[in-house]
Amino acid sequence: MKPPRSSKNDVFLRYKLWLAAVSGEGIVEESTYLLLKAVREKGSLKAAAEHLNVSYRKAWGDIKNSEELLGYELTEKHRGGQGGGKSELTSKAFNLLEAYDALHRKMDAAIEEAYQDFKEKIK
Amino acid sequence: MKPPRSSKNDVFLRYKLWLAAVSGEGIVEESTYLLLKAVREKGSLKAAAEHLNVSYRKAWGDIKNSEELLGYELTEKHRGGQGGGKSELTSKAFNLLEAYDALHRKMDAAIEEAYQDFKEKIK
DNA sequence: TTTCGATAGGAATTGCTATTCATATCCCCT
DNA sequence: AGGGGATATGAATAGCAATTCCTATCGAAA
Repeated sequence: MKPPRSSKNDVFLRYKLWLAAVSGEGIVEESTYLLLKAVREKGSLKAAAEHLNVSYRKAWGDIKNSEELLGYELTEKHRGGQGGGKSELTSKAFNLLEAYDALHRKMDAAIEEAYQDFKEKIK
Repeated sequence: MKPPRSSKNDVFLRYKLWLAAVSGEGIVEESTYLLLKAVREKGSLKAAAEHLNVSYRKAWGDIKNSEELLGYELTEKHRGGQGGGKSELTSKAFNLLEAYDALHRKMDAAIEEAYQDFKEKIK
């Protein structure tokens, strides 16, 4: 076997968290959470998509998909006007992000807690 | 907007956990953990792959990839012989699965804990 | 009232990932 | 000694998801 392409020491635990239906179908993917955060910061879907380095087409489709599955809007869309348009989060989207962040912190803590033991066990 | 294709009530939090390098490159993907568990149960990579409904080619490649990145073997491979051959987990792979399962349980607990609050906030 | 830039969304294309295909090797058991 | 079934691996193909391309629409500001 060839020498390892990575050192045992710089190993990390990563995860993705998403909201799903019983069927397993993703309702709000992790990438969509990130997108919503970027919209909150940037004020437009276009800027958010660019920030995350994904195509506008995909970003737009992802949010639309989540909205349809949830049954409510995550963004208030404005076409035309100053700057050409903008997108803002709805209060429900704010709630979603708040809940997501809270859970995210808990999971980060669980990983933090397990990390040393994990590294020990796999080396 | 059309009526939602899913009820707010049957919504679940799902996640994937994996071991990664600084670069973000996956070292042991979640699917590989599952594969290793299946090998442990089934005694062969072929049976494990079939059990998980993935091609033998991919299963084989995934394990090889993880082994190369880790720098050690996760399976003891045996060609020929009774039954044509078999694969068994190495003790390091057992450790890996043990560590993975422990962390997995912690993350499940974090989700369990946050679940009601989450559902409340997103409805 | 014309312009500018973002939202909206269909259609074609690209690009990656997994499957499929093909072939070789190994070795216990009969 | 030979058969059978799993491991091993390259090469081609299929399947899918994201990007690219295009064309419309909207409305504040100049």
